[in-house]
Amino acid sequence: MTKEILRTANLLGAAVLGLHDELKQTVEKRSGRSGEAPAALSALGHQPGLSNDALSRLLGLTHTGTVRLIDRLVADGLVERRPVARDKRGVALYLTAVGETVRRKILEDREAALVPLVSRLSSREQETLAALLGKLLTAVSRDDTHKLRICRLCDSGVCNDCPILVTVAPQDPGAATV
Amino acid sequence: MTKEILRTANLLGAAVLGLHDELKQTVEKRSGRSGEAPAALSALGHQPGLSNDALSRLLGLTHTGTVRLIDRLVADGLVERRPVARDKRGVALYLTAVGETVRRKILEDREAALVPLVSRLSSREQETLAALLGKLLTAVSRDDTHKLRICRLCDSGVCNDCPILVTVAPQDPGAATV
DNA sequence: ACATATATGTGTGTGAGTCACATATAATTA
DNA sequence: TAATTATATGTGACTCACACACATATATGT
Repeated sequence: MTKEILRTANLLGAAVLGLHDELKQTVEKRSGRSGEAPAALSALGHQPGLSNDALSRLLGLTHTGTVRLIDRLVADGLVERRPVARDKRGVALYLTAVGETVRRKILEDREAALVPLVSRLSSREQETLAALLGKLLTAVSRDDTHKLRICRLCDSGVCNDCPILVTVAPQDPGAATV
Repeated sequence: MTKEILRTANLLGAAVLGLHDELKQTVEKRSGRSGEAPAALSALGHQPGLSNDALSRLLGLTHTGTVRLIDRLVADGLVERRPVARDKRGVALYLTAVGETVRRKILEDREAALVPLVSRLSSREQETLAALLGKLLTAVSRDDTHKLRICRLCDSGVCNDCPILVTVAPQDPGAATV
């Protein structure tokens, strides 16, 4: 019995690793950057106007690391820093038009890597898989920030009934000035 | 219908990302190294005597990158380079006693991160999950090297009936001299 | 008004990996 | 057998994506 759990755990780990390899390669290739850059683009499309600080928590980077990451994305012309109305220290991060395009392609590529795998299963199996994944996601997810973190590369247009993100914390809407 | 596939694909991507985050943190913490170092230790435990070149293909690194990786692991006292009998160019890589211990702990920690998640499911669900994961693994895996790559962090003791690794290519046994 | 917390950013360093290149040995072919 | 080519490993110099320690500006609370 326990032996069987170990085997399933191993299969889960292998699937996670194998799939992650593919997805990582896909999104890094499309964004032209590695590390958390693709996730930053995705998250900023998801929640425009995010602060540097909030983004750092979402990506699991240090504050400094996030500043440098945004430096690179700004240099690439994908992200824009805008001042915030109410707090002169604050910076609100937005995708540029190019950044938005790149983000869409990242998500599309990612989807294009995942869909064929799911499509191999019967619709009955797909249903079962979705239910099981929902349970696994519930099991791994912790606080709200962590939930946003897990969903950082999801396509917001599709995830309207996400099993873990019941409420997406609204992020300072209308923060930008210039 | 297609909409439902997209949702499932998104859930799969989120689960992969969320779980990978956890597993990555776990194995890197235990090995004291990031990147492919934990995988290298695991793979060398799996297939002792692996050549530098074969390991590079398995890890998906350049040859040079693998040389540097092994440099670090040798410096840490975890891996040993041994000459090969038949080919004076060759190097056979082996875990030291300490390396073997670290490898075991890496695999145990990884298992300890995965098992609680699987255990939340009923045994019926676990069975279903294992079957679905098997199909996903079959779908993603390509050639033999890629299969070994996907399994690079698996526990060989558990995976005796792995759905993708029907035959593990034997790696030059008895290669070492000194 | 002043101490403290928050938000961003800079200087410097490191780990992990890459590319271009060098060297030694093995295998193949003239 | 000698010359050529392929294989296996390794070095030097570099890049990328971060981290740590610290500096600065603005808000907030007492």
